[in-house]
Amino acid sequence: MDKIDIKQLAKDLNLSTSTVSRAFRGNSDINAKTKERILARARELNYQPNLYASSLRERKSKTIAIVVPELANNFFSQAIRGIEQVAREKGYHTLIYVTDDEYQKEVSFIDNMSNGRVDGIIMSASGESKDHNYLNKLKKKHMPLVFFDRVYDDIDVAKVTTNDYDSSFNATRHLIAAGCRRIAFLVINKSLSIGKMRVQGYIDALKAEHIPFNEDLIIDCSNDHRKNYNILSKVMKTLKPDGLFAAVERLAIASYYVCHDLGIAIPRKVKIISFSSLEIAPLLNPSLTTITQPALEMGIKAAQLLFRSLETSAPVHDQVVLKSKIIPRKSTSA
Amino acid sequence: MDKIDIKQLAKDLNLSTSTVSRAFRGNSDINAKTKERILARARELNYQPNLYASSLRERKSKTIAIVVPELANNFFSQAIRGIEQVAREKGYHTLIYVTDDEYQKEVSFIDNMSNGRVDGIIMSASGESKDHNYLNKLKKKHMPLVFFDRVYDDIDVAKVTTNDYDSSFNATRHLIAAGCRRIAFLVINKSLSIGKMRVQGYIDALKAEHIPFNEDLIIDCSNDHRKNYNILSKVMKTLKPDGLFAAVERLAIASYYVCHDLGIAIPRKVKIISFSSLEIAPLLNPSLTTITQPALEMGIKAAQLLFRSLETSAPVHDQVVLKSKIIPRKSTSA
DNA sequence: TTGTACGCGTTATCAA
DNA sequence: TTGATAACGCGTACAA
Repeated sequence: MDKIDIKQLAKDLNLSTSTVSRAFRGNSDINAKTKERILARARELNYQPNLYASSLRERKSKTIAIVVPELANNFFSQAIRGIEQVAREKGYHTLIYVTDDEYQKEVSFIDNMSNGRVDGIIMSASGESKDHNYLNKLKKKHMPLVFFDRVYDDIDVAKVTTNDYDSSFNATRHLIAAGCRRIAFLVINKSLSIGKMRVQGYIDALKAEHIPFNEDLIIDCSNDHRKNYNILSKVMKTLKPDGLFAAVERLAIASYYVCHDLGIAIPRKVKIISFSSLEIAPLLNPSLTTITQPALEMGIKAAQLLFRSLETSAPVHDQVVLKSKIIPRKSTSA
Repeated sequence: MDKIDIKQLAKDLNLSTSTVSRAFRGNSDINAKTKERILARARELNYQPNLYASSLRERKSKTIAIVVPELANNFFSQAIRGIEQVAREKGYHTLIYVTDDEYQKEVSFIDNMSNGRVDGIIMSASGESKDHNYLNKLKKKHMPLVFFDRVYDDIDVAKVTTNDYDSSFNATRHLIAAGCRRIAFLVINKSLSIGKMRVQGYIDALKAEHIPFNEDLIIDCSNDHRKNYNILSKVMKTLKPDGLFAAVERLAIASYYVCHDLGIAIPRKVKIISFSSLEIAPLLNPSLTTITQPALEMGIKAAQLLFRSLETSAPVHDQVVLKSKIIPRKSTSA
């Protein structure tokens, strides 16, 4: 009763393996009754076609990869949910890869996918915009790739992003309207596409509001909480900004810790706004004003693009831009 | 330059496929220089052995499944990190499945894994303790399974849990010491093993402290935020507890929302403690007292048990119990 | 140390 | 409608 394969099942039923196989494939002609009989017996014996044999034979895995920088983050977990939803409908499985924001892991994951493990990849980038040769290999192998949120500009594939420039512009004006004049912009990777857009929106909003732009107020942070804590402590003590604009959720969190510890009152002394999908933003002390991205929709859209490529066997190059929403809360109240 | 297989590579090198194959397998005898030559050329041509062919041939996938109820949760994302860490060391890949706390999805995932897709499964259960026949099938197929945190008592496999009873007992005493006399216990699934343990710790602590136990104060909640919000609103208005003990993080979050909206001051009017791995518990308003589980270690331990089973080809039945830690914060200050 | 040949479990093609 | 057979790409006896 151990491992049962198609041959044993066929013998048990006095049928050929081809007939049995047909019972499991939707299309081929097969007598409805024999099909019933086969499937019934298969259930009894707990038979399922071996995935690896099928994939080998059909030259596809019915599996897609999702590559994200981190998991413990509402934005990504919602996006993943959206992707999985679509994949499930299409009968595909999903493989999740977490890079922990390490570029090297991203490279290694992608390299390990070219062996046919997956039929396509949906990714939010982790790295610096450096050497993307590992991604070009994918194209050679006709492995479709779709980016969402964090993209590499120099890679010509389908991308799903949000209107980062506009959001950033509006968020900056929101701070200014709340009375801020000395706004620090906290960013992790200025050079990554998403960082660039967000910085530019900030700079242009300052200009539009006739507030002089000060290069020193663009604060380069890291992915390490400890380092960020130190960087931001110094910023608060020496630069004394009256507004903080976090390009990434974790920088808002770090700012909260610093302000709590230094006894800097939010929003009285400093106002904070952040790109964030944090569900419990309303419960923070004080509640955090966020620019929230439509994470679920982004995931769904990205998956749809990937499947269009998979189904047409043709590359897809759509650039989809969805809209984020600013949700004002106490951290920026005047 | 499209898809390249072992034959083409072999021809290119004037070698046989077996020799090429050997270059990629650790063990077999092969001349060091030819191996070098093969690997070098493989890199050039971007060749990688086809996963499905290998798996079919070797009858294993070098992949394990991780099944969790949810992703947007620090506990699970840390546990996953632990599991992946171990898996990576062993050269295994991980497949993450999210059930959204739906028992049916769990069943369907597991059923879909028996086809050789994975070599083993690490799971935190989603369901009610009902029909576990789908799990018994795994045993028949010699597919090892390890539970962590949320387990089914009636399934005899390796399990990694925390000292839930003790933690619950101590947490209840913590509330009592802070002055609570009317403590509501919020739970999602009383019948699931983990719920039972936590409830019992609560009940026994009341007894030990000579506080009468009131059945009505055990509040059965759901996985739906909206429903929980309504349930808890009613609880706060009618039962007027002075302490809330949340068996699960999301119930603490829901409680916060309710108290904020009803203007019930925490901790003055009601004190709250919760099982939770929330990283930003200190930033909540007020900061949340938590019972925090060693999520990463649990993941690592679970993975180690699974690999022991995989490596020895024998079932493993260890019951590992790790310790949680109570971290007092403002939500329970006297 | 290398090569030959078979089989892993499926499915598609073709013939019956 | 069903059955026989070849092939998917690889790894390993076995022979050389």
